[in-house]
Amino acid sequence: MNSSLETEINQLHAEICAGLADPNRIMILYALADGPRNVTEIGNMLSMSQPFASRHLKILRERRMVTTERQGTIIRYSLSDQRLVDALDLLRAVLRDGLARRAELADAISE
Amino acid sequence: MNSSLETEINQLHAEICAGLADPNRIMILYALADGPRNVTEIGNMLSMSQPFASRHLKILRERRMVTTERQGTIIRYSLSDQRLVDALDLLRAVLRDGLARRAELADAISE
DNA sequence: CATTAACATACGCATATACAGATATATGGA
DNA sequence: TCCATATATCTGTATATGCGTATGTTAATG
Repeated sequence: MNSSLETEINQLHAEICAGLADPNRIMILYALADGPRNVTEIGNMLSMSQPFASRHLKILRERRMVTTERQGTIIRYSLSDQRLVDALDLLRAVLRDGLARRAELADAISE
Repeated sequence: MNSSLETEINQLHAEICAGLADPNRIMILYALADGPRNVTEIGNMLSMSQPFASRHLKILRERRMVTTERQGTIIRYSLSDQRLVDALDLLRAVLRDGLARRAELADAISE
């Protein structure tokens, strides 16, 4: 593969990962996994202010991780790809197993 | 689930994602997917200075995404969990399909 | 114990990100 | 046209990140 092209792809790849790299956006993506929501709904569900939710949705939109559809006065946000949540689940499993292993070690010390 | 506990888990989850959110670290993780490597090898493989590679490995180490084993004077770095690369592959597929879809739209305009 | 190879860290700077709070824009209806 | 609702953006500030270069640390070897 062309090296500068590969560099560019790695950059885009990293930008998607950066889209995931915030607890608020993780919560938003999981919320959207249940179905489309508008900004106000997301804010209420997750106890975020409307501008706060909107800013984080903008970041996801810029990376095309969510898509929007206007319906009159509201804008419905949807996950652009279910695999984004699959990837989050995978990483959460990695986290869980890592923590579980550390817990085992901690238990072993106590004995 | 306890809400503050969930908050903490989301924070750790986001930190793992942040570990992925850099092109250099993505390249390092893919390099380690082929097997353990030491810092100098990684630097040479990826045309990075030694301190540069070391700093990025430190970030991965702090998040326990790589593990280390000292063998005399060298330190072998390994992927701590193959699923980290699986998640990267998943996200790369999302990226690829998104770009492909945009390319189709661009072609449609040209016709 | 001096030297060398392999790694890690510190420093200084530029840039990027996150955030709260205030404000602007757009749509539908009275 | 004026208002209300839904959404987006701006502004200022604090913090974090990325990077090159210089310097420290550890461990094997002669």
